[in-house]
Amino acid sequence: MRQIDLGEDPLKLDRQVCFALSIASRSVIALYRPLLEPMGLTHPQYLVMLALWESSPRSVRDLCQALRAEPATLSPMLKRLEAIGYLTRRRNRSDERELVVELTAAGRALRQDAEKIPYRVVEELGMEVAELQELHAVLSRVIAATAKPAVE
Amino acid sequence: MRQIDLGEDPLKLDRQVCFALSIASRSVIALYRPLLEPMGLTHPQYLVMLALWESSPRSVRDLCQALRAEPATLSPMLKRLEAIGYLTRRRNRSDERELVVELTAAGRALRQDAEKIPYRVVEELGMEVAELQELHAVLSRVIAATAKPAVE
DNA sequence: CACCATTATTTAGTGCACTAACTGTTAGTG
DNA sequence: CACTAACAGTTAGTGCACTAAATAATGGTG
Repeated sequence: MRQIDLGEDPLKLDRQVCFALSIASRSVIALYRPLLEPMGLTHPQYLVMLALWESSPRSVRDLCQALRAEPATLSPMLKRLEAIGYLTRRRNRSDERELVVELTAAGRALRQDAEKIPYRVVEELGMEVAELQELHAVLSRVIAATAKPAVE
Repeated sequence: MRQIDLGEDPLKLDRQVCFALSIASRSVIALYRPLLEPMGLTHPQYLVMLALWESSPRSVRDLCQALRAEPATLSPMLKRLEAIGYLTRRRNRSDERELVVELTAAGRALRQDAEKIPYRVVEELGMEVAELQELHAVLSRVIAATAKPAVE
């Protein structure tokens, strides 16, 4: 067991990485909101669309893995996306347990509008792309660390 | 207008900083869950407690600023924390608009239990403290960038 | 082939975040 | 002092995240 030194007052709000993570996540999502609103999408729905633009007929299970989301979260989201006409939901004939999600023409067409979004977000953030890439790398390590099954 | 180069396929899910931010935030909060559960706290409630341990009788408005939260979010949260006996809510006599939130003895006592939490989280993450500090610094820059009132 | 564990998805219930609208209090202005 | 704008919190409604339980289909195994 190595010794961890967190300095004095490890409960100080402003030092909490978890607090900074929450705020940063909410703040960045807030940047997307006005950009996504014209498409009728929320940020989580936008992530679903990104996953579908990469591979279109795919199962809920597959989407859950790609998005690291619970099926219980995706289930109602997919219904909303179906309701606004961006995708279809149907059972897999060869395995009726599986729900196959597929983009509609409208869903595919949306990609054109979406392509400008990353540039606009980076622009509004006003940070260097290199710094964002570094942030992404650190976040990936955090995600990998939390995904670990607590190896001794 | 400087040119932004996001490489090819800027819509690739795995490259999205916003996606990594969401997952990292949720994953880290998930680390706290089993540690907070014995105290009957959720992670957002834990942040409220951190804010109150720093300064105890304080207004909702003040808490909102410290936590970067909406009053509409804090209002029901504070009622829940009052219901489980960690704080009291009362109006300020000299300004009846203001709600004064104050820790109870139980709320103050909880701090002792909470003090081990940061160490356990860092331990479970298995990352260097230095790297976490660097992450905190980058996140702070992101937060500052999003807080900017879009200066020309 | 019946039984049973596994798998894929859905439903229900709690809590948080966001927006907009509402209530009540205070402070300024004519 | 009456009027009104600003301020502090609350309420209502939508959507997401998490847990646990339910439903339905599939794949062994005896």
